[in-house]
Amino acid sequence: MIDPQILRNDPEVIRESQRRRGEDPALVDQLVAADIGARQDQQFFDDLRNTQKILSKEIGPLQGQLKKNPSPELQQQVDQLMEKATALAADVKAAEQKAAAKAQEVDQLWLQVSNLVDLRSPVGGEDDFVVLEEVGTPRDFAAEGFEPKDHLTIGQGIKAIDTERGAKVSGSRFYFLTGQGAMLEFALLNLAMSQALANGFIPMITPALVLPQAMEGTGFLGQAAENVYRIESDDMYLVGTSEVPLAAYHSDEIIPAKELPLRYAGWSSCFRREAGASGRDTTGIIRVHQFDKVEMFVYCDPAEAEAEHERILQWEKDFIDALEIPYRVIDVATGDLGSSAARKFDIEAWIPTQGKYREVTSTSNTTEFQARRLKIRMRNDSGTKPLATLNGTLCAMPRIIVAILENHQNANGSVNIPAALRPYLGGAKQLTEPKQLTEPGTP
RNA sequence: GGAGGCGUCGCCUAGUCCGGUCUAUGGCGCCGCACUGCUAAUGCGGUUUGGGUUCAUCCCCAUCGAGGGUUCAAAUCCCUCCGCCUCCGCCA
Repeated sequence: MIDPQILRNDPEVIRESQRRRGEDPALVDQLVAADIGARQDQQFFDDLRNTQKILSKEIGPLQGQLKKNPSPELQQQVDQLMEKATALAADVKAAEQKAAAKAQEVDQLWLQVSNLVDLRSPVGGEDDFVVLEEVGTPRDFAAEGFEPKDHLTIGQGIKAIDTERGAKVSGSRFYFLTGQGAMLEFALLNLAMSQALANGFIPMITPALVLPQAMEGTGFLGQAAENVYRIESDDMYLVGTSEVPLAAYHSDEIIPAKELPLRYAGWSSCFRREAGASGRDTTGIIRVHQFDKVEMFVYCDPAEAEAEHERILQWEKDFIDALEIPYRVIDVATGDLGSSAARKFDIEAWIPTQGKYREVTSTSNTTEFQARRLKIRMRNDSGTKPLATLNGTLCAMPRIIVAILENHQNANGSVNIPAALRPYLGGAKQLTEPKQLTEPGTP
C-alpha cells in the first residue's frame, strides 16, 4: 500500500506510476472519490457516536439517584432521555455500518494499486530492461575443442539429477536431486549461509505454508496469484519464496529504530504453479514447481533502503563471483516489477547451451509497500512510521546448479567444483560419474 | 482428538461474579522537569496504537486476543472463532 497522503495531496504521482507499469490509472480516481466519501462517513459516525456517549453519561447518574429516591419527576426525566437515546442508537448503528462498508471499499481498491515505481526503472515490458554490467567471460568451448552439454545431460551423466522419476512421482517440472546432486545443494546452502552470516544476517528456517494475510500482505495475490498454490481445505498458501514468511514475521509489530537494519537469511522450499509458462523451459530443472532457496530479507529505515538495495545486489554478486560464473546485471523494466517492487535488479547467469543469460537472482526494493500492508512500523525519536523492506535471492538451488554444471563442465562429462564450494564437499575438486545409483527402469 | 486454565495500553498487574464513578488501577521500565559537588535517591508530570480535525495546541472517534450479538450504555453479559499454557490420548 502507498502512503494515503500522496493520494490526497498529489494523486498524479500514483497515476503516473500506474501508467509506467502498464496498469490502470483510472483506479486512482476511483480511490480519490472513495477515500473522501469514507472519511466523510467516518466523521459522521464519530460525531453521532459522541452525542450518544454524552447522552449515555447523563442517564447513568440519574438512574443511580432514581434507585435511592424514586420520584415521578425524576422518572419522567429518565424516560425522556431514554427515548432520545433509543432513537439515536439506531442511527449510530446505521452510520457505523455505512462507514465500515466504505472503509472496506477503500481497502479493496488499495489492494489493487501496485507500489510507486522508482522513476529510474526503465519503462516498458519484460524485454525493456537495461543492462547495468557484464561480469566474467563466457568460456569458448569451440576453442577448447568440444561441444558443451546441457545441464540435464551432465546431471544425468553424473547421476545428480533425476527428472524421469520426478515426473513419475509428482508430474512434470518435478525432479529428484540424487547423490552428489543432493550433496551439491547442501554445499551451496552452507556456502550461502556462511556468507550471509558473515554479512550480519540471521539464519532462518521458515514455514512454507502461510495464512492468506501473509500472502496478501506481501503482494502475491494480485497479478501473481495464478502462480500460487492454494490449499483449499485449510485456506492456506504454499509460498513461492521465503520472502513471504520473512516479511510477515514482524507483521503488526513496531521495531525500535536502533534494532534496524534487521537482516534475515531464510531457507525454505518454494512452490510455483508456473501457470502461463507451459512450453517454456520444459527440459531440465530451470523452471520447476518446487525448489529450495536461500533468500535475504531486510527491514530498514526508508531513508536507508536505496543504499541497502545496492548492498544486497553486491552480496548477490559476491556469491555468483565465488562460484566463478559469468553473469550480467539488469535493471528490470516497470512492467516486469511485480506489484510490490519499486525497483528490481536481476542477475542473469550465462548458460552456454542456450547461448544467453538467464535469471538466477532478483533483488527488489519494496519501499514501504509491504510494511504498510503488513502493519510493520519503526519507532524513532519523532514517533512511529512504516519502515522499508527489501528482498534478494542469495541462492536459488536449481538454477545455480544449472549454471555450475554447464559452465564448469569438462569434455568427459565431469564437472569442476569452484574453489569456494570445495570445503563443503569434503575437498573434492570434481563431480564425476558414481557407480551406486540405478538407472531409471532398472528393477 | 478430549478435559481444564488463560489472553487488559513495552513488561507485570487490578478490574470481569453484580454493565454506568473505567476518562482502564498500581508497580517496573522509559522520557521530561525540579532538587542535588557528580551519581544515586526523592518529588512532580508524561508515557498503547490507529484514524479524523488543526499551522500547532486542543478536541473527537475507535482500540481490553478477533468477529458478531444484547443494551440508552459492554473490559464486564451472550455466541462464534483464534492463540498460548497444563494434563490425557494418538503420532513423528
